[in-house]
Amino acid sequence: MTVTETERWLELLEQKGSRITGPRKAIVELMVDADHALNPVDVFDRARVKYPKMGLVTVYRTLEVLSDLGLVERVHQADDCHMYLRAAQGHEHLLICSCCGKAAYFSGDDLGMLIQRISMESGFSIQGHWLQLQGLCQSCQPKKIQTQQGE
Amino acid sequence: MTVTETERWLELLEQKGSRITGPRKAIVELMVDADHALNPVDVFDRARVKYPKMGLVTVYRTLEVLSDLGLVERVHQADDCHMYLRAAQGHEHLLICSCCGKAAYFSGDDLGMLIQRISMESGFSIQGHWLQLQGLCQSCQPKKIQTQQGE
DNA sequence: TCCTTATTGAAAATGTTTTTCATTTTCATT
DNA sequence: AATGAAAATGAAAAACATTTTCAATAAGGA
Repeated sequence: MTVTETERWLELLEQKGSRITGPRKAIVELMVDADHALNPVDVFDRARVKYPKMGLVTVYRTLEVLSDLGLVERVHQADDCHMYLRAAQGHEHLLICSCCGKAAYFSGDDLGMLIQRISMESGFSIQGHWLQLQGLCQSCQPKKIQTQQGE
Repeated sequence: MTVTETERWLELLEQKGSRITGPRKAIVELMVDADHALNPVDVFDRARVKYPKMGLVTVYRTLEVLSDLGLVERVHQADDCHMYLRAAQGHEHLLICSCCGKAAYFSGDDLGMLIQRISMESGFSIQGHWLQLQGLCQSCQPKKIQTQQGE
């Protein structure tokens, strides 16, 4: 599953006319598998394990290429908007742990009625929406209860 | 209405032990009235009209103070997360024009069932959610139709 | 294998935000 | 109104993140 997804990403890169290189392979492999949002330096550190010569500039460039292809997207959190994750597929929304950044997509929201109402009331033509749930993942719940009950 | 809201913000500043100064008054007046999300330089430019000696550093510092008081908050857009707007009151969500940044709050979403379901399925304890509608405001709709039908 | 060209990494440049610090301003106390 | 302690300010410097430049390298079709 993971291997074929990696291959799918690399094929898309190729179809677009880009070359498949060592640095790109390393970054794609890692982003396909990542279950946490990662910032460019995180990606850099992980990619260097696979490809030690990796430069940070290449991380920025590759994330941009993958983002243009719709394979990764930027993750927004209240305090940090510099993280990347594989892109949502279809109509997925993000559930993200505010403690460790662990992320998962979900679907099944139904905002149609709301959007129609707001559209009427505001006069905006609504192009898209953004829904994201913040919480604590199972492994972060105990930590937070111990340290700062409430927050 | 606007005058009293400005006063309310200044009183909150005072209660917190901060001083009311010329630069802060200028920034508060402008943020209370703003119906577009503004980045620090936008705020700087507008504030200098009222208070010409204003420094950009003071804009950063004042936005932080107002943000700590919950009076303004950072606005996130796909490409730009450096804008500020008066904070949502109660359970409001943002509707924002992707062309000009015109912003309005709305309420009346009902995500209770969805959140409960995702909470069960994922094991996350959900602390909050983030809903935002993107669209074109009435004055930007004609522009976009002329220039780039679709986008 | 060769050759063209995209890609790379290092360094420099750019742009944004934060820190430092001497000066100025606020405002409670005279 | 004058004073003085402390907070706030603006300019400059520093720190930080991201982008650009450019010579060297590597990919992949011929």
